[in-house]
Amino acid sequence: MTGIKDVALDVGLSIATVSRALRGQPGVSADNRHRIEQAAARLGYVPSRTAANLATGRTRTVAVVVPYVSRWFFSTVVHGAEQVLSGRGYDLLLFNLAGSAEARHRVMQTHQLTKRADAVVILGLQPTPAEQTWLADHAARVVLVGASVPTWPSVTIDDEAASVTAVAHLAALGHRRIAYVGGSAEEALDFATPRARLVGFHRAMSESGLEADPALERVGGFTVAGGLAAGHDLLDLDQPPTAVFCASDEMAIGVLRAARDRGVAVPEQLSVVGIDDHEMAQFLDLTTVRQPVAEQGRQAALQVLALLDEDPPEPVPARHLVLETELVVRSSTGPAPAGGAAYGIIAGRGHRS
Amino acid sequence: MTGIKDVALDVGLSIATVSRALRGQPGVSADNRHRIEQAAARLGYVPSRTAANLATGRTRTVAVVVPYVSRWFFSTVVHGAEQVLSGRGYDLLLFNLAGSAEARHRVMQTHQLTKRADAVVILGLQPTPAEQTWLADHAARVVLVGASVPTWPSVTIDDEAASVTAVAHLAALGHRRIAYVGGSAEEALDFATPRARLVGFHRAMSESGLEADPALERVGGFTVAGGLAAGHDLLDLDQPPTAVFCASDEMAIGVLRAARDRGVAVPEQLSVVGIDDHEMAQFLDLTTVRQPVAEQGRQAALQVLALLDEDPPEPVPARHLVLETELVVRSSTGPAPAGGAAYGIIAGRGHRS
DNA sequence: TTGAAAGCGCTACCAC
DNA sequence: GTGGTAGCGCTTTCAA
Repeated sequence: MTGIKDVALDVGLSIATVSRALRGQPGVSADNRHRIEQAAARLGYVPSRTAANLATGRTRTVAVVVPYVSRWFFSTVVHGAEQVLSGRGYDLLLFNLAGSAEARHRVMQTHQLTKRADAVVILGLQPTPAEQTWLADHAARVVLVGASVPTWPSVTIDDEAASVTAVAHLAALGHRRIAYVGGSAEEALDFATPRARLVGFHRAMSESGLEADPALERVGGFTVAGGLAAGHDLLDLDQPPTAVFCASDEMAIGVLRAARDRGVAVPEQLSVVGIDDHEMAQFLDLTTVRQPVAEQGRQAALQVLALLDEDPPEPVPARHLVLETELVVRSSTGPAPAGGAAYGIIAGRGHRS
Repeated sequence: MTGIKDVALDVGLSIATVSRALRGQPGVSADNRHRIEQAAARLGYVPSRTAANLATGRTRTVAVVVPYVSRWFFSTVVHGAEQVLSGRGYDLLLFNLAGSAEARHRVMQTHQLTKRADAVVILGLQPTPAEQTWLADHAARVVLVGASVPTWPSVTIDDEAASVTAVAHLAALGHRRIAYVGGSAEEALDFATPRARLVGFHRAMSESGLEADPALERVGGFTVAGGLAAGHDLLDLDQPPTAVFCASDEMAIGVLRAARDRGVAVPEQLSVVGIDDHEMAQFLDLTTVRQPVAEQGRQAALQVLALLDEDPPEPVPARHLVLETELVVRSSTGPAPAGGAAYGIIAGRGHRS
């Protein structure tokens, strides 16, 4: 491994000068700077970040903490963040919690984060008070995505508003028995999103003059399989809903499938709305509330750069940035069937094939 | 930040002894070891990996290079790898190429990789000869996923065999005009997979005594949108195929959608097969050739540990591990329509809605 | 079993 | 403009 010393020897200058030249600092004659760059390139010299880190205290690395890397939403946010970060020479250290509380504690409350990265981006998790004070006490630079605390910058969407949009759409179509498929109560403790969406659901229902029937609320775990199970469950009710609002597209896709399984026509007999605008949504004709996903990662990365005095490529807007959502009407929603959901009685049930 | 020195001061022992004790090395009295551990815990000491790295030359970090993080396949492989790596105390540095050749060169042929990580896992990319020699010259430990070279361990599936399985299934159902939707020629240079799957397609066709009609080959870019376009194209042909084999489920999902757009019944008029068993496949009733995805990441991580003399938790099988694939028949495939694809003539075309 | 001290490969301060 | 050098926070001989 050729080091800075080799370059210095090669050009017959001091280590200090080489260091300055290679980092584009002033105080090196143009001629020498040129020779140094040549030599460095010829020798295939690349500075040891580790050593630089130890000397400067900066790692040029940002940690990203994700609940589940393999989920579309999170990997897409990571992608967005990575794009702007790598453009600025920052590397990305990925911590995948995989839903484990143990991993969460290990990652969030040790110096793994603070000693190895200049900043941390936390996706989808609501930091506990303990985590907040720990991170704050250790001078961590933190940016949140999908959650918000006063202390740190954040980028989110208005989850409550997104729910309201979705439900208002259903209400406008005449639906009155609207079911909800969301996260579980435990999840709601850790994740900001499920709770806010549930709150929004209730708010929208009452604003629309409808009653949210507790019997129509289901847990879908934000997965297709969870949505499927919830959907079956709902459709097997004696008085099934005429519409289902799902807190994510993945769950909505599961409900769509459940409807097919039960021979329930969408949207004639059942309307389904999700949130996200998942890449599959348009191919499945799913009506949804679109949120910008990669953009949330991008914006979070910009906040990080600002935090690190890196004057970001674009002006960083608000400290607590709330991105816009937008209703995308496709054909999974339609007018409420006259007389409510009749298929439970008329068409009978049973799997399709 | 409390450092090792603080701990040493606290217990009244030397830095050297503390270092030994904390790393579980022999040569420390049980009593002192205990006191040191207590003190470290009380002071909230966590060693600086950077400093350790500089001193030992090991980073306890592995780099993972991904063509596109946000693609289901890759993020799932990353997830699998992360699980075993984090279990062994390794951190994961993520390099997302996002399809950029410039990024690829920057990542693969600088010391980013070799100086910052003990090993590199490269997903889905066929290393060029230049990259191979560069990495080899710089003593990089490399493990490949979805590609293979003699020099390094790898974990793959038999892509050719997967194609053969899919096509044989279609042929057995009586299909003769079988279309192929895969990657582009340029992609094939960089990615091992598209090429192998195309080769397998051709092999299977001839083995089944069928002729691969070049007019029935399309580029789908491994995305749903690409598959959709290819599907429209194929179905608009004067002599459309009765079956489409797609090199990935995402493209197959696009073709499924194209069929719906054109009012073509699946599987009655058109059979569709993919490869992957994407999480959405079962919900869309897609027949596919399943490959273990997270498992490829897990196995790659085990190879990494073996490379780093970490005696892995499980025995590492072959150096060039080839994981099994399996045909999963669902209802997107069925017997070839008698008399070939007639819908172009009888049913007319036009979008559905 | 313990401690002193020499690095690891840089950066940054201070002289020149 | 340039060079000498003291750290950065550890690990690892080598002696005691």
